[in-house]
Amino acid sequence: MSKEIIIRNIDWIEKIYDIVRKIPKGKVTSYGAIAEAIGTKTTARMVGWAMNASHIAIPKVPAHRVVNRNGLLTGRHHFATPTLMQELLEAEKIEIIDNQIINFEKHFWKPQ
DNA sequence: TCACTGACCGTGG
DNA sequence: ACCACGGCCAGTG
Repeated sequence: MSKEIIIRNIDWIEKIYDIVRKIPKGKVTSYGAIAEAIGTKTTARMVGWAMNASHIAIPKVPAHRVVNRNGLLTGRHHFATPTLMQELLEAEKIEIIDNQIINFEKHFWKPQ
């Protein structure tokens, strides 16, 4: 029985982290896109939940590059500071006004 | 142990 | 055009 692998629940979570880590600098994606990339088995809500636990993930995942469908920084309150998410995105040349990414479609990156 | 919630999204009325 | 609801999995009270 070497390794029957007790792991099974974190399987899709790891996939989410892996995808998020692949997001190129200066690009962003949405929860729904990630969920779709994994397969419809996991819904976007689970992606958000996984992100919440992303602070314990190693290496750390760039959760600031993940926004909702509207390009709105809905998860900003879960960062160290409410403005940290915007700061990080602006550092990557992404313009944000009122927690809304400008030209969101242009910066959107679809998970492969 | 049961029930609700969560960084969402799509559809229906 | 706006409001309400269901769905998926795990964690928490």
